[in-house]
Order: sequence, then C-alpha cells, then structure tokens
Amino acid sequence: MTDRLVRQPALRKLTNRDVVFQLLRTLRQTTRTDLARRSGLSKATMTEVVDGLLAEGFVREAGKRALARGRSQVVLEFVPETRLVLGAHLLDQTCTVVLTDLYAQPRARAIRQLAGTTPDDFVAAICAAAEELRAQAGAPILGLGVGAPGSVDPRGREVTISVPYGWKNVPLADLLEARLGLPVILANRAKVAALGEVWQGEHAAIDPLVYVYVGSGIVAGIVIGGRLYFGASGAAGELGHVTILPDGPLCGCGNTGCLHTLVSEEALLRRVRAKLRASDGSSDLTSHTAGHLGQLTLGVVRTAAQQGDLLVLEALAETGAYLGLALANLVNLINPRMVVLGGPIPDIGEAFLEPVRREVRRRALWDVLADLAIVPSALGDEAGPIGAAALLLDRLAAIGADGHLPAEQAAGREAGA
Amino acid sequence: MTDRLVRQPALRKLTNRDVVFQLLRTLRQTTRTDLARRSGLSKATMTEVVDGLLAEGFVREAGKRALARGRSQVVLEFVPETRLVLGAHLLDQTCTVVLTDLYAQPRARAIRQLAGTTPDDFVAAICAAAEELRAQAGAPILGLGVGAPGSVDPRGREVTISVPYGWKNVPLADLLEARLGLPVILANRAKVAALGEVWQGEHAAIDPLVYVYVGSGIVAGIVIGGRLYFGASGAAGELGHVTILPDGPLCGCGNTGCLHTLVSEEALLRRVRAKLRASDGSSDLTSHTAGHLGQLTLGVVRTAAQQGDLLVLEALAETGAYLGLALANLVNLINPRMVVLGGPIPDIGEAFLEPVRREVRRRALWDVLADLAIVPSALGDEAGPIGAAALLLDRLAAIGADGHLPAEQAAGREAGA
DNA sequence: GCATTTCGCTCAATCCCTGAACTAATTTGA
DNA sequence: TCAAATTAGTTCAGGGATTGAGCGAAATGC
Repeated sequence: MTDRLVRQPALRKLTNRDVVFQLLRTLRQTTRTDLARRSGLSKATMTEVVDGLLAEGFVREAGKRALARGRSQVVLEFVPETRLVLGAHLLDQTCTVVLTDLYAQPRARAIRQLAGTTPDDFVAAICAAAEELRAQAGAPILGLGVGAPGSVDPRGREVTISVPYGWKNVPLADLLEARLGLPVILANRAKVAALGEVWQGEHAAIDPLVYVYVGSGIVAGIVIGGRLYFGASGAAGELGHVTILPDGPLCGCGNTGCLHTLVSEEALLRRVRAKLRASDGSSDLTSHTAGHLGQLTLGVVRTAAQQGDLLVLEALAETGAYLGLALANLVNLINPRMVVLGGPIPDIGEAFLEPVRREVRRRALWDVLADLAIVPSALGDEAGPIGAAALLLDRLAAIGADGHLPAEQAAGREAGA
Repeated sequence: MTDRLVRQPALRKLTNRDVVFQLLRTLRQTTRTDLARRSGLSKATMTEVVDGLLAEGFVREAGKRALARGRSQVVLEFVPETRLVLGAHLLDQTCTVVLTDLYAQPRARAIRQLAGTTPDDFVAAICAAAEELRAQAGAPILGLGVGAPGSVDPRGREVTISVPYGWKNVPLADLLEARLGLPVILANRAKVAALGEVWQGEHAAIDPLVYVYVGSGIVAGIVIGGRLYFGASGAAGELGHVTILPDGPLCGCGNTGCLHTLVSEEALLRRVRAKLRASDGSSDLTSHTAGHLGQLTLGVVRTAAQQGDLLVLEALAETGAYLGLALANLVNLINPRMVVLGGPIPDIGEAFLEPVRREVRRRALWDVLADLAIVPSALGDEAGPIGAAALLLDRLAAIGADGHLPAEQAAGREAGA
C-alpha cells in the first residue's frame, strides 16, 4: 500500500505566492494584470501577492509601458540577484565554482587546483572556492549544486563510484553540508551540464534536450520537462557503453564494441596515429610530432583540422560517424528537440560535427529528424558549473521569505526520478 | 517571451478535492485521519471534503478497522465504478473495445471485425462496439482512449501516418468525437499498451517502465512518472529502427541494419526457414511443413519450441540475442526499473525471453542491471485496450461532480510531452 | 474637454481552512 | 468494573485568503 505512494505525483498544493513567483521567474518581465490573467487570480489578489514579493525584494517596478489605449502598465521585473546559489564542477585537477543568480546566470567564479584525488582534496578545493565567493556575495546563498565525477545515487547524496578518481560510496553531499552549512545536491558532472544548457545561453528552454559530453568518456544528460532525468538508479544516459559494433573491441566495462572504445579522446588519437603510421608522410602532422606519435595531443589534432589536414579530417569523420550512429539510436528512442554536443572533441568544430549530423540524418527516422537540431554547446566549459547551480535551483519550487529553502527541500529528499 | 511558457510546468492550483481524490484513487482504501496526515490538511477540512466525495458517490464507507488502541477507524473505499471510460485497440482486422472503471480495470468488452482498412471502417467498428458497451454501462462514461495503428501527433488528435493501413493525416479523434459525443484521445497502439501494464496487473505502479511490443513491428512505450513519454514529436520509442548492425540488411525506413530487419515475425520465420533448408532433416518441423516452407507460421514455431525442437530454439536464441542487444542499449540510456515484453514473439515464452535476458546481462552496465527486471507482459492482448483507457484516465487530474471532464481537459489540449 | 479604455488599488463580503474543544469508541490496567 | 489513555472523527467560531464591484489614475482620440 505504501509503495503505491512512490508513483504518486507531487500533490503539494502550490500557494499563490509560489505560482506568481514561478510566473515571474519564467516571464522575467510582466505586469500585474498579465500575471492575474495567466494565473487565473483576480487583480485584487495580484496586488496583494505582488506587494509581498516587492517587500521581500524578489520583484521590482521597472518603469512604465505605454499601450495603444488606456493607462500604461507598471512593468514588474523579477530580481534574480536577491538570492544566489553556488555551482561546483570538477574537470581533471581543476575545480570551478560559480556564484549564480536565480536565473543560473554566473555572477562570479573561483577556481582551485586539487592537491590530490581524494574526496578530501575535492571537498577542500570546493570549500575554499565557495568561501571566497561567499565573502563577496551580496545576497543570501541558498545552497550548492555539485557536478561530481562518477556515478551518483538517485537521491543526489553520494558518489557511488568514480573510476577516474578511484572513489566508492563517498557521501559527498553530507561532507560538504557539514563544512559549508548549506544544502548540497549532487549529480554526475556531464549530466548536470545538460541543465546548464537548458537554463542559460542560446539553447535555453528547449525541451526535451539531450546534452552529450564527448571527452575521455561519453555521457548524456537528458532533460525532460525542464528537469534532469535520472532513471531508476540514477544511471540514465550512459551513452558511452551503448553497443555499436556487436563484435567490436573489448571495453573496460566488460562489453564489446561500446561507443567508448570507438569515440573518445583516446580513440580519436589512436585513430590519427594509425593513419599517420600507414600514411606516406604527406600530412603536416608527421613533422609536428617529429616522429614521436606518443606525444600527439588533442590540441595538435584540432590545429591540424583547422588547417584542413586531410588525414585528420578523415579520422574525425570516422569518429563522428560512430557517434552519429549512437545518436541516431538515441534520438529514435528519446525523440529530443535538440542534441547539444559538448566537451573537447565537439570543440574541434564542424570537422567533427558535420560527420555526426550526416550519420544521424542517414539513420534516424524522418519523424524524429523533423524536430531535431544537433548543435555545439553554447556555454562550453561553463555548462558544468552553471548546470550544477541549476540543479539546486531546479529544486526550488518556492523560496522562503527568510531567504532559505523550506526545510523539506533543503534536506534534498526528493532527488529521485 | 511567450515561448518560455512552453516549458512552464502546469501551474494549475489543485483544489483540496483534487488532492483527496487522487490520494483515494491511489491508496484505494484509507481513513479520514490518514488522508489528513498525507495531504497536510486538517481533520476538519478532511471531514468536509470527504463528505462531498461521499455525496458524489466517489467514495463509500466500508466498515470499521480496529486499532491496537483507541477508537476504530471508519474505512473509506474509493468507488472506481462511479465513472467509466472506454479503451479501443486495433490489431490486424480486429477492433477490441473495453469498458473500464477508474482503476482501468476492464468491466466489459466488445469486439468487431473491420470491414476494410479505411479510417471509416475503423471508426464504424469502434462506434459499434462503443455503443454496445454504452448501452450496458451503469455509470457515466468520461471518454474514449484509442490505441491507433501508426504514428500519432503529439497532441493525440491525428494519425499522421499508418504504414499497414496506408493512412495519412487522419483526424481520428475529431471523427470519433463527432460520432460518439465523447472526448477522445489517441496514441500509438504499442505505446499505449505500456500504460496498461502500469495501471493494471502485477507490474502496476512500477516506474520508470518500458513496454516493448515485438510482433510484425517493434515499438517501445516509455512510462516516466506514471505518464507516457512522447518526446518532441510523439515519436519516442521507435526501437524497431535502432541500428544494430551498421552494415546489415536494408530496412524499409532507408537505414541499414535496423533491429526491425533482424527481429520481427517475418525475420524469425525467415531465420527458421533458412535453418531448415540448411538442416539434415532431423527437425520435426520438416514433416510439419511437409516441405512447404512458405506455410510456416508463428504458431508452428511456438509449438516446436515447446517441444524442444533444437533448430527452432536456436533461431529463437539468435533472434532474442539481437533484441537483447537493442534492449541493453535502451536500458543504458533510459535506466528503467522494468522492461515488459509483449506481442506474439515474447508469447512463445522462456525460449525467447531467456536469450534476451542473457544478452542484456552481458552488455548492459552493472549500475543499470541492478534495478532492472525483464519480464513477459502480465496482460497479454488486454494491455492494448486497457492502456487506451488508461491514456484517457491519465488526463483526469479531476473529475467534475457532474460526471464530466472539466472543459479544458475534455478538449484534450495538453497531449504533448 | 470629454468619452473611452486600461491599469492598478480599495474595501466589504464571502469563502475556505484551521485550531481547539468536543464526542465517540476502543483498550489498558488498577 | 471503572477511570485513564488513546485514537477517530465532528463541530464551530475565528481568521486569513480571495473576490467582485467600484473607483481613481493615466493614457488616447475626437
């Protein structure tokens, strides 16, 4: 009987203040009469509710707007900087923390190098950066969202496993909450970047949207109904371990022919090296690397691509085609309105993106392609930390007048699907 | 500015009656005090709200329940049969319509053979069956959900294209509404079956859940948060056209190596035939079909599998392995709690299901497998019509006291993602 | 200047919801 | 056996939220 409740959609009754708050945040600018129309509340009630929000500082009156006829409107403007949130993101040895407003727009950032790869090093770096930002924050900070390296439990409290850092069951949220005294929510760093794209930049508000990070790993963040989709155990979006060639090379996960073995920084460099070895030396890259193929980096590949090196373009096209195949399968299943590609490999540019698009167009269904755009990330490296902040903002159905999350939300209890 | 609103989650304020109604429907049996606890309303309010629902006939008092201490509770029971809905489903030339209660439990069914394959034949068959059921319904009927053959627009009004029936842009919902005078909502017949499994039978309330129909086509219905997931253009779940062998056989969709070319009634029969031709004649099937391989049917294959025919088991294992590969990719992306397999091929039984499971276990990530069950349909052919009824019930946030859908819902305006 | 239109405020009336007190029904244990 | 304790559900007055109607303000157009 109780387990039926799990399926129960949130039945919390929204207050009028909640409704108006949300409308103001999404509309950014409106008038009292417009809010009354949209919410179905009377103008009388709207006057009262807006008065409350004005007093709390969430809204301000921003001049007047003349109409064709009649008295001009008083423009109401949401004030996103009345409350702030922190978003943290880890990439290699660099920890980036941003301070954003309620639109998830970054207002300040702090960067720390990790001293090592233990959870304590991570916590120390985040806390140092967070305290630096806190000192310069001009408004209450509501909490911290974290884009964590590795798998995160569906409730957003623990890193269950992190391969690159060798972590297992690290209760990162609790550790950070204890140190910072702020509510903390975790999600995978690549998945969180999807939220960044949806909250900020030119792709904002597109839904459903899939963000795919292509770097040393490949992970998809799926946004449905404005929220990150986690699945049953928080593992949704593991695109890197989708099978592309049933009898392909063995992957670290135990499967054979995973996308990961065919498309990743390492796979791309391996492919370029193989082509160089087999080539007649006409590629400029031969001189670049001076015969030391082991020293070939992604930066070199990128430069070569920009200079139109045919050998590199060929390697990128092959790599892109494999990703395109995986994406064709993904879009046939999920039918998103947009796929955003982020990470170091898509950053190389159209030389990689166009082969991806070509393969998707070749393989995906017409129905699905009709509503689909495949585009590079609009935020680049910022997508991660901004998305982390958005992860926390996403939980805010309401913000208490005292500047804090209502207790039940602060406890981060509803992190599931 | 207006397009921002698209992302806007439903901000409709639920009334107390709505909240209590939903609680009662999901809990099925409770008490006033329990409802007050769960909803956060006072006992006083609960007395009043329940009185209203009692008067409208949605609830009844069903005896008392003694507690360890204190006054015994009055058991409140949701009365699912106060309002009814219709669910229609088309399979080959047979149109099945069920009359269900508010739990989507079938109370009566009517079956009609289609006279032809035009939309008018379909409309005529549904209407005849619906009128038959309407005559025997003891309560108001709220509407009709339809599991339509082919693709349906995301708003649930039109069949955009149906390959087997040769339809294109048929406004089926409008046609049926005009004939029946009831609200009508459409969705793809295979996807709708997913809702059937979630609303009824032993897999009820499992979330997220993916239902996969494997017959002449392969389509997945994805249920997230208790609702069918449609995607940007209503095409989510096109599992049949996922690429399994990049250089495999050409598919009708234009792509090569689609799952559809490897796993379907036709593909299975083709595989059995090929094996028979290459075999030494030791299979019993050789005599069964008396050399006429063209007459091999799925029924024959099923019987042979039950009798342990090695040749057939091998063909089923190969077919199952291909499906398992596709499902491994699906579960890595969507991470559902359960995959339900329905349709004529899974009906053959464990000889097909076990190879599917084996391949999924071999290829999917550990994280994802931990929370996953792959099971046969609990409802069989009933999943379709029941799911069609559930599609309509899903839209009922509230049911008016007059026994009708509130106008805005009846218009079926919110059919999108 | 005056009719018209639209915005946003005011205010009395009303409706919804709650807290507290109450009745009811039951167990426990002196 | 009866009082105390416990829990369910009702009653009712008080209070806060919401509304409709009306009003003044601010603009346009003739």
